[in-house]
Amino acid sequence: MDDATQPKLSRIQQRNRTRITDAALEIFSQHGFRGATLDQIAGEAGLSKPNLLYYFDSKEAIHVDVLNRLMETWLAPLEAIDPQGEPREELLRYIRRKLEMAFEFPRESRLFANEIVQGAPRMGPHLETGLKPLFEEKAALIQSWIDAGRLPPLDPRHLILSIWATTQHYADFEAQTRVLLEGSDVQQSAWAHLEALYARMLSC
Amino acid sequence: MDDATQPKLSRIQQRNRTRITDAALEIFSQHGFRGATLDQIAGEAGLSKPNLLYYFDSKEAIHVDVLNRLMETWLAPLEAIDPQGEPREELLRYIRRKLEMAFEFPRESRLFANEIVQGAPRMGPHLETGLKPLFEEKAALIQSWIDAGRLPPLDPRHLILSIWATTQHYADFEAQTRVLLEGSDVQQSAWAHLEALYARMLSC
DNA sequence: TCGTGCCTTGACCAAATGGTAAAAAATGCG
DNA sequence: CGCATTTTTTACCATTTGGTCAAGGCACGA
Repeated sequence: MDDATQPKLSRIQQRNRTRITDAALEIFSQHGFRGATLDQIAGEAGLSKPNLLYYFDSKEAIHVDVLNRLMETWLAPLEAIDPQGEPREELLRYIRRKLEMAFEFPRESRLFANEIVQGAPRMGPHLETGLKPLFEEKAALIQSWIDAGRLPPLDPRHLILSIWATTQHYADFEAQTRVLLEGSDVQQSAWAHLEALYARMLSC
Repeated sequence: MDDATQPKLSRIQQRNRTRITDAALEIFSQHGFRGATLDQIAGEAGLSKPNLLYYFDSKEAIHVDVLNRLMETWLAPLEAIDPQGEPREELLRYIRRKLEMAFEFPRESRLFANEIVQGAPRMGPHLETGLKPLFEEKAALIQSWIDAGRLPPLDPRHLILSIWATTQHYADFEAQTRVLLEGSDVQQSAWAHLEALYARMLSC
């Protein structure tokens, strides 16, 4: 997009930028933006604090970079819903993939949750430009399936929100579910539950 | 419990403690624990910072107090599920009440979410002693309804988690839903959606 | 009214924290 | 190798912030 300048990152730059964003994901997702310190991130990355600021202009720049990188992978499953596919099958696959990602990338989920819970102070615009168009596109797709009689009538937008809520909950509220569901195979039972919940919703 | 000393708060003490916890709820729910400052809370409360620390030992003490006060109101609807009632009716009433609370007390919801997302560093024990017993009690109640054939087979614990996730989502992720659902009456359409979702789940 | 004890505040402190500057050390290329 | 460029570090700074303290203000019972 604005890569017009072709930054041409050196091997060292690429390696260290990755180290920093990896460390930042770990620290930011645990403590939130204000709760995380550059020293913590530097320690996690195995670099010195001034060295971080050689690669990024500021703490906020790191945070924004991590968030942006995040959104791509985070929205990939939604993008993958195929207009040509069988509606129920597409949606159930989406739900399963979203649940898998909650267990596979809990830090990403929590970082995003942290940002949104606090009012998206550093992501507001990105929600409008990056998230909303895709959301509207897929909601319209589901609506078209309903109109064609291939799904029962329901509100596509609230359906998507419910899917997000129920799947990401296992990552975002893990501290709670770990206490409440201790001992059981959470991912397994969660999928059984969600499959039942949404399969019924999409069939009746 | 440990009120054995009967602190006997004076009128002024009662008034100012309330002011402080009200202000703290506002500030903590917006910025999280680390993101909030005593100066902000003091400003919101209309008191000086040293005066806050006359009433509470530390910033953390304020936070803990607000969280504890919170949990009572937060769990009231769950406690109100009546073992004598009609299962479907009881659960749908619970869901509706929980949704109402998400819109009525979004700050409480977000404060709790903030704490859990970051690993419940100041609430860990309370989850075990305060939350889990009630959770287990109500899960067992729902299981007994299933065993009696009054509800279709489902996992009571994941059901409760789903209800929490879908209702609290409208408070915790309000910054997101405000963008994605702008213009519509969110509470109204959310209830229509959730009623459909769970009514089907509890009937089929 | 007076004085005792509760309440409030201004001034201050030490630690933490985001960020800077300039020198030192690598790195890589001819 | 020689040298310019990139990378890293050491030392440091200004601000923020949780918390303290001693003195002053205020309420209220005797």
